[in-house]
Amino acid sequence: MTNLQIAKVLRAVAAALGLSEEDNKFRVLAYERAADAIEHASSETKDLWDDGKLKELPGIGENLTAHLDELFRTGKVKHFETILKKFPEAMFELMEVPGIGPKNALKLSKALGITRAHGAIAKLEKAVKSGKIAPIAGFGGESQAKIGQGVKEYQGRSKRLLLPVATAIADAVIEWMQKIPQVKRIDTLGSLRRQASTVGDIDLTVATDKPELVIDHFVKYPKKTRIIEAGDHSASLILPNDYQVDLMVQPVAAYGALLQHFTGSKFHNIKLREYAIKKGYSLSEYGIKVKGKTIQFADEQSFYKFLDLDWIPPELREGENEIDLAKIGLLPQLVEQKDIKGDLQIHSDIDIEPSHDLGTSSLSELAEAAHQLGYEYIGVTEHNPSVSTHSKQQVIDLVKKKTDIVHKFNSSEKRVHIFNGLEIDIQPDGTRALPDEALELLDYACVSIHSSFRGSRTEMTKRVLAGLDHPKVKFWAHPTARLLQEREGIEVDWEQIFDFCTKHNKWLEIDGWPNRLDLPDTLAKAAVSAGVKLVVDTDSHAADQLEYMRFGISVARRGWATKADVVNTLSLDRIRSLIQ
DNA sequence: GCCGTTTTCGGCCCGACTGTTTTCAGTCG
Repeated sequence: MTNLQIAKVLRAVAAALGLSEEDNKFRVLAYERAADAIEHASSETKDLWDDGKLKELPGIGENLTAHLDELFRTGKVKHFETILKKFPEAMFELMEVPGIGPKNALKLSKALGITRAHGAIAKLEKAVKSGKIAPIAGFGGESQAKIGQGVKEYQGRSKRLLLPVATAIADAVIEWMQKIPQVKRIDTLGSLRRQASTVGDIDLTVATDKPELVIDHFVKYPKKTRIIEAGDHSASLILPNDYQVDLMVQPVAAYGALLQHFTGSKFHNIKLREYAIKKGYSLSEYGIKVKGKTIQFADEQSFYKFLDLDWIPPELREGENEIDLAKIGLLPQLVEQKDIKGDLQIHSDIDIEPSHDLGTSSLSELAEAAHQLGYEYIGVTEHNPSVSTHSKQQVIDLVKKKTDIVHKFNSSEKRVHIFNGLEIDIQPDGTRALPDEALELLDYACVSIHSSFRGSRTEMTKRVLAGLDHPKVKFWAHPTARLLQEREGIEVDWEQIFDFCTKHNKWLEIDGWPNRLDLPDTLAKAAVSAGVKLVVDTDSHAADQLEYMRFGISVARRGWATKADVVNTLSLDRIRSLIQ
C-alpha cells in the first residue's frame, strides 16, 4: 500500500468517527493528522514499518502503530472495518469531490440511494443533471450547482503545474505589476513561494496603499483571456491554457502577517499557532492578537521576531522542526544560486552516437552560456555510445574522439573550463554500458537508470551500488528516475545508498530538469542529514537550459542544503582535486 | 488518538466563505 492509499483509509476512518456522535472530535483530528503525516512522509510508510520505525512519523502513536502493523501483515484492520461498516462505502468516495465533506456525503448517499463506492461519483453527476439534489433537505439549487462544479473539478484535477511553468507565468505577471509605482512589494504565495516541485495555484500578493489602482492595473494584464472577478481587495484572471492567477492586495502596514499566512504551509502554520498559544498569542492573517488586541506587521521578519523566532525561509516551512531551530538560531544557511560555480551534467552536440538523446549546442555555445552565469567550469556528459550498435572498440574510439575535442577546446577557451564527462546507463544487471578502458579516458562519469525501472528494492539497490562502484564514477544522476506527472520513481534502500555514498565519496544529483527535479526534496533532505554531498545541475540539452539551475537550487533549499552540502559550489581548483 | 521546557492528564489552530437557515453548520485552506 502506498502512502496515498493509507492516508485515504485514515481519512475515511476520521470521517466515520466524526459522524459517530459519541466520538470526540479530537480523535477525528488525530486520524486526520496521521493521514497528513503519512501523505507528507519522505519514506514509504511500508518501508518504515519494515524497519520498525513507524513511530518516527509525527502523529503516529501506540494505537496507530498497532493498527498499521495489522494493515501491513494482513491487508486489513479489524478496528477500522468495525468503524467503517456503519456507513455506505459510497460515502467515502463522494468525499473526494471538492465541497463535499463527511456530513453531506452521507446525506447524499442515503437520499440518492448510492451505496457502492464503484461509480458513486458518476451517479452523483447524473443526480445533479436530473435535478435530484436540490430537493434534498439541507440542499438547494445553489448547492446542486456547486456540487456539479465540484464533480467537474474532481474529474479535471491533478492539474498541478510544474514549478518552472508556474514560475514563468508568475514572473511575467510580476513584471507587469511592477510597472506601476503603487506596487510597493509583490510576492508569490503558497506552494509557489515555498518552491515545491509542483504548484497548485498561482497566487500573488501586493503591498499597496492604493488598492483600487493596483487591481485596476492587474485586470489590464495584456495576456489575460478573461477576468473572473475584480473586487476591492482581490481579483482573479484566466490566462491562456486556463491557467488562473489570483491577486490579493494588502495595506503596507499589515502586509507581513498576510504574506506569512498565505505562504503556509498548512502544517507550518498549525505548528506556529500552537507555539504562539503557549506564549499567550493568537495568530491570523491580520496579525498577532495579544490580550484581545491585534498587532500589525509590515514584513515577515518582524512577525517572526515578535514570536522570538529567526525568519524562516519559505522553502523550510513544511512543519518539520524548523520552528524549534528558529527559536535557538540554528536554521541552516541555505545554498543560493550565486554560490554555484559550475554545472556538471550537460549534453553537448558532440555526436558519440549515444544511446539516448544528444544535445544541440556546441562547446563554445555552452561555454558562453556558462560564462554569462558566472561559472568557472562545466562538465559535458553525453549519454554513452549505444552498446547494442557498436563494438567495444568502436565505443572506445568514439569516447577517444570526444576526449580529443574537449581537450582541444580547453586549450583555446580560457574563461570556462570544460570537464570531459559522460552519463552512463546502469544496465539491469548492474554493469555500466561503457567498457572500463573508455571510462579511463574521462575526467569523470555519472551513472543513471534509463530502463527497467520496476525491480524490487533489493535488486535495484544492488544494481545502483554496482553502477557507482568505480573511481571515475562521481555521482548518481536523477536517482529516482521519476518523471513528474508521468512516472513514479524507482525503489531503493536509501539508507544503504547514503551509507555507500559517504563511505566512497559518491555524490547524489539534484537534476534541475523541469519534470525531473530529482532527487525529490524529501530525499534531498534525508541525504543532507545523512551527510551525503549533492551535485546540483541541469541535465541541459541546449545552452539556454543552463537556466534550469534555479529549479535545482529550489529543490536543494527545500532539502535544507547549505553551500557546504553542494559540491559544485566549490571553485575550479577544489572541484578538480576532488575529481582527480 | 496523540503528546509533553507549564502536563503521563488535559489539552488539541484560525478564520473565511457559502448556502441554508431563521442563528449556524459544513467545508476549506
